[in-house]
Amino acid sequence: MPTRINAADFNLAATLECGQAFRWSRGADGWYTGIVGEVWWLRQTGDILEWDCSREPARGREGTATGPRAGSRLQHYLSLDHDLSAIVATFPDEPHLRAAVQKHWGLRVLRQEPWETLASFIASSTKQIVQIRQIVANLARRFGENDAFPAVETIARASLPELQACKLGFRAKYLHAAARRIDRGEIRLAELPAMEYGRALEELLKLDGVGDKIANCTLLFSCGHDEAFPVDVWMKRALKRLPAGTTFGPYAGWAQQYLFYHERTATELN
DNA sequence: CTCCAGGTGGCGC
DNA sequence: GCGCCACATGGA
Repeated sequence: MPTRINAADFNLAATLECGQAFRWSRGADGWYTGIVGEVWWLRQTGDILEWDCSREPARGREGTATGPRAGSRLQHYLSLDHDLSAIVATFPDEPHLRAAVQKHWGLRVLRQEPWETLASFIASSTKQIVQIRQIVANLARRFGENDAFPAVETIARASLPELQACKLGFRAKYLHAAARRIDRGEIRLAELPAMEYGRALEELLKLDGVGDKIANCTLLFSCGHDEAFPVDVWMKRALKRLPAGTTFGPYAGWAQQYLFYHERTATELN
């Protein structure tokens, strides 16, 4: 029986489809399926968010168990603990950004698992989103337990040809080297969320194949560093529509994601 | 066939 | 510091 949560100022479809996560798929019945440690099912109808997962212990009956404890992991993952209106109020007052926010109102920046996020974005360079999804799915199917994203040590122990078979191309060596360094404890992903942003960025940039863009994606989409501001080809286009030198404030990453998704949906490319 | 994709590192200048 | 370019792979 799914847990039901009242989720105001939330847009599940935009949040899961805006390009920050690569493992969610929408079924014909409106349920989204993904893996967050275990399998999750999510569906939104108006302000009602339904959540089910494969491992959660039984919760009373008739789906009435909507206490804070039952959904705390969900609230954290979806950043439902943020006040969206307050975040948007910190954005620069600019027509193009306003339009993006209005169009996709309720989009929230996720807090995903850092290793999966870093690995996914290492795989992302000069790839289309549909291809990135395929690569991540290949990695999970080939190396993961129960189709979960493979652990750091699993990738660290994998051979380069095995990784190549997942269609990583020239990125395979970067992913492998990153896994090995993280597995050895040279880079501690678990410490990134509590680090100051600039320091966390520096830490990720130590990894070969991780530049400014991939590092910022990791910090924004998995570490709660809301000021992280990834700039890719789509963002370069979007930024041309704004006055030069526009600054975005402490939630720059959220503004970035609205602009990014607006840019992509406006040109209706996939 | 050519061009491009949620980039990055190495090179020459 | 800048501007090119290679890097694998598949879709348009």
